[in-house]
Amino acid sequence: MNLKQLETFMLVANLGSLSRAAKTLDIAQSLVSRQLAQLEAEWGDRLFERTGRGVVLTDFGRRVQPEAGLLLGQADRLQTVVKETAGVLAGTVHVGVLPSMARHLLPLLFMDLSVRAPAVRLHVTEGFSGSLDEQLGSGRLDMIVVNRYGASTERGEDALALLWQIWLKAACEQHLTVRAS
Amino acid sequence: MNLKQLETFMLVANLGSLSRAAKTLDIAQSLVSRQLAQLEAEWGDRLFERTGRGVVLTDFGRRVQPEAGLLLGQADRLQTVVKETAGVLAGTVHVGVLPSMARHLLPLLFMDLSVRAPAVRLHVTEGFSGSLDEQLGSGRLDMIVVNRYGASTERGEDALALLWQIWLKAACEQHLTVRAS
DNA sequence: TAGTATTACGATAGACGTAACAATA
DNA sequence: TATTGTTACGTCTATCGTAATACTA
Repeated sequence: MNLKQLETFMLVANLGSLSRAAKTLDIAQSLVSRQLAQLEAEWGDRLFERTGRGVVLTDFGRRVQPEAGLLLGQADRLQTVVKETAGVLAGTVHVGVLPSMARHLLPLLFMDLSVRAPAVRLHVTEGFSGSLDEQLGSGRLDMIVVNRYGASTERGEDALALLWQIWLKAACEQHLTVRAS
Repeated sequence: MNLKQLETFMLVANLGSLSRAAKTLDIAQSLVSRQLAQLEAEWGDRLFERTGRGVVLTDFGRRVQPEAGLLLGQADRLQTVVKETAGVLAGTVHVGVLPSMARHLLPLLFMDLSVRAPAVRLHVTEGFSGSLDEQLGSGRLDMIVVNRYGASTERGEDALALLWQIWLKAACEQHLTVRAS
C-alpha cells in the first residue's frame, strides 16, 4: 500500500472508470489497472466490480473508501505544513548599525524581512564602529553593518545564516561592508 | 514522500539515532540515512541536526512530526479496516431445505455462520424436492439442500459463493447433495 | 464497433545492502 | 578508538509506457 495507489483508487472510485482516471492522472491505463490489482492482491479482496463498462465499488471498496480519503486528506495537510514551514528562517538576530545608516537602512530591512522572512525577529543596536566591534566580539551582536571596506571575518553562526543571504545583495548594492560573527 | 520514509522519520525522531532506527526496522543504516535525505531534499529543509552522536529534530522537524504521526495513525486505521473487512462474506442467502433436514441442519448452519460469516443473513424456506426445485429455477431461492445424490449444476452466483465454501464440507460430511443456482 | 479492462514485454528508474569514508565524543 | 552518519557502487526489484488481447454494451 502506498499513497500513489490510494490516490488512484479514490479517483477511480469517484469517476467509475479506469481509463478516465488514467487520463486525469496522465498515466497509462494499464498502470491504473495494475495499481488497483496490487491493492486488491495485498488486501485479499476486490475493490471494484468490473462491469465491462467502467467499474463499481464492491462492499469492501465502500468500506475502505472513507478511510482512504481521510488518509489522503491527512497527507495533504502534511504537505501544507511542510510547504509553509520548510526553509523558513526563524529566530532573533542582533544587528548593530551606524547611526548615520539607520535612517536609510532600517526601513529597507524591515520591508525585506516582512516579505522574505516574517518569522525573523530583529534587535537593532545603534553605535559607532568601535562600540559595534566590541559588542560583535563579545557576542552581544550577531552582525554589524559598517561603511568601511574590509575583510569579512566569518565565524558562522545560525544568526548569520539568517540575515546574510537576505542582506548580502542589498548591502553590496549600497556599497556597504557587512562584517559578521 | 511515502509511508516508508515517514515511518523511518518518526522512528528516528523518537530514538534520536539512525543506527538504532535501522536495527529496529531491520534495514541497513545507509538506507535510513538516504530515506531522510530524500525527505529533506524533497521538502527543502533539514529535519534533523546531526550532532555526530545521534540526531536532534530541527524546528522544521518539530513542526512536521505531529502531522506525520497523524498520517501514520490514519494509515494504521485504514489497515485495520481492511483486515476486518477484506474477504468478509456479506449479503443475504435464500436457502431451501427439506423439512426432515431442518431440525438437524439449521442449528449447525447458524453456529457455523455466526463464527465464519457473521455478516451473512439467511432466509430459510422449508419444502419438498419438487417445490424447492421450482423455486430454485425461478430464482426465489439461491440454493437448496436435498438428500438425493446427483450432479450439481453450477450457475455461479454471488449468493452461491457465499454459502458454498462454508457449507460444502459440512454437507459432504452429512452425505447431502448441495444443488445451487 | 467503440469503449473498456487485462496481460505481456522491454526499458528505465528506484530501492537496497555492502563497504569504505568522515566526523565526533 | 568506538560509535555514528554519509557517500559510492553494484545488484536486484519495481515501476512505467507501449502494444497486443479480451470483454461488454
